Amino acid sequence: MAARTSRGPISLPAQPATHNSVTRALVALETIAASNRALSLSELGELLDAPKSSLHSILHALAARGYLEIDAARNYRLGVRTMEIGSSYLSQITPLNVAHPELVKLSHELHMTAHFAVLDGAEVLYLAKEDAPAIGIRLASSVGTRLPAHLTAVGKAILANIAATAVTVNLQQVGSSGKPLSAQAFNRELGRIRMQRYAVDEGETISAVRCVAAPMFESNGRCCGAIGVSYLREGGPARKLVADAVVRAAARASQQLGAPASVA
Amino acid sequence: MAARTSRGPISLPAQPATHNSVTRALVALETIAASNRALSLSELGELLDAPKSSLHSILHALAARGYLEIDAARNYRLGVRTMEIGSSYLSQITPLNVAHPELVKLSHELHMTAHFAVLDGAEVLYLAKEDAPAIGIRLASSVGTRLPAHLTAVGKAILANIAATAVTVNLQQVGSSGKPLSAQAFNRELGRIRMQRYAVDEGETISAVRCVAAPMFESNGRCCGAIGVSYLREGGPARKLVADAVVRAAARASQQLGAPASVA
DNA sequence: GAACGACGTTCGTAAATACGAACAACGAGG
DNA sequence: CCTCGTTGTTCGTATTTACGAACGTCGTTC
Repeated sequence: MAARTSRGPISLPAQPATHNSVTRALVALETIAASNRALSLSELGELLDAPKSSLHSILHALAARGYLEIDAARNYRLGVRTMEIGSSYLSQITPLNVAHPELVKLSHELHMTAHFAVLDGAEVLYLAKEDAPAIGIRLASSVGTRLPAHLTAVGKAILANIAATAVTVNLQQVGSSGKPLSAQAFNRELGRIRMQRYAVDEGETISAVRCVAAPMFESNGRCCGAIGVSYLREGGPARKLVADAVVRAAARASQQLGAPASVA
Repeated sequence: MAARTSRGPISLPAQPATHNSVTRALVALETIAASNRALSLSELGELLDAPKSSLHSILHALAARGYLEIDAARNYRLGVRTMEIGSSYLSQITPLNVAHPELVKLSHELHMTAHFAVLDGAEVLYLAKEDAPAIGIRLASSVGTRLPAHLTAVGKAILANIAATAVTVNLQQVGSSGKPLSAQAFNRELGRIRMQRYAVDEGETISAVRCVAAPMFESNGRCCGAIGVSYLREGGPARKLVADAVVRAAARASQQLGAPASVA
């Protein structure tokens, strides 16, 4: 048989190599964002595997618009424009803005930290955080944090309420509980979550911390995110009490989005 | 309220037409951010004065990396990646992260809204806002808002402590007070601010609201932003009392940045 | 103080993009 | 049902960008 005996190592996933310059500019932004420090032209050239001369003009185009800042040592860091665009994104996400007052209420009533998160791929992305009042030290904002969806209460609340085919989660990835879940068991849990209208994370991401979350729906009936609260399991109130408050908050937010009563 | 609210195309500042594609991609992001709604390819073509065919590939490059999302009707809105990059920016700004605990303290002690802002061009850009606890309704975050520097307390606190040649403010632009300032009078005010170490805005941006702000300095002695508080003038505490608290907070933050005692 | 090394910048040409026009896919209206 | 108007997509060529190498600059070392 003359057929090919080996597949070439070709398949660079989804990189159509089209529009090099724009993609490179974006990857440069992401690289600098991930590095947590200012990077030099040479460093970026290595990290992006691009010639310095090409990057030179791209980076200056980014800097000219305020997406990068160049310090005295010719190092590149993120510019204020990135923050302005990101801020615009947050202001344009309707579910987030509807959820936010509910987060404030929850954090006051329950004395807990409240979150709003959406699904992005197989991960949840936290878009808002409201700390409990007067709890003392407030950590740096977790807005922008990503976590595997199936390891968090907000993630499971969302996964349970979207089409099963929409996302494939990697069940091998385990939290602090240490045991990988079978697909069967996980689907059973999603079914339970769908019925009781809330999800619980018993320290799968951070042990000793319990998270309780409920899904939010928009006018077309689709799940558009989840509201959740986090608190120390030990000495906290009864789980059902917390869940009721969270479910009510999510339902109020969903109603404001025009969700049909059948889902919210 | 975030970012610019103005409609229409973003003005290109006499750019040397270099690197069209990257610049166009960025302007497209800014245009969508400013529009507060999803835009079609044709709309963007008009707003950017670019042919649809050129934009087509650029927008898809942006979408492929998550900077744009394309809905079912082929309209473009900002994608989650913009928010992640902007979030990274905030986490990388050292003065902001040092100032934030001070904002929390101020908002608790004074029962006022506390801000941190930096200078960008002739405008101040608000990077953090901490509301007074239990004041009831909390407005949408003002993070990302811009205001003319010379019309705000935080702006004047910064302007008074940087090289006079660094920025040229447009004194013709007046606040609610209604009277344009002479350059001489404004410079006198900056001198006074520099001496007393704090600036006051008596309702120049929003009447009935008083803002008091103090500059922050970093290790090289340069002013890197300002901390300010806002409150209703009527019934509020004495101005000097508030100013002392704000100045102390800014001084603590500056010390943490390693600022020399001579400035902080 | 001179030489070296590292980095950023400039420049000419190969290669990829941008543009306009033609094509395709809808929806609206007649 | 057909037509028209609009919008998104594709395609071939002119124009722009990208690349590698040479150059200028700065900091360090010997």
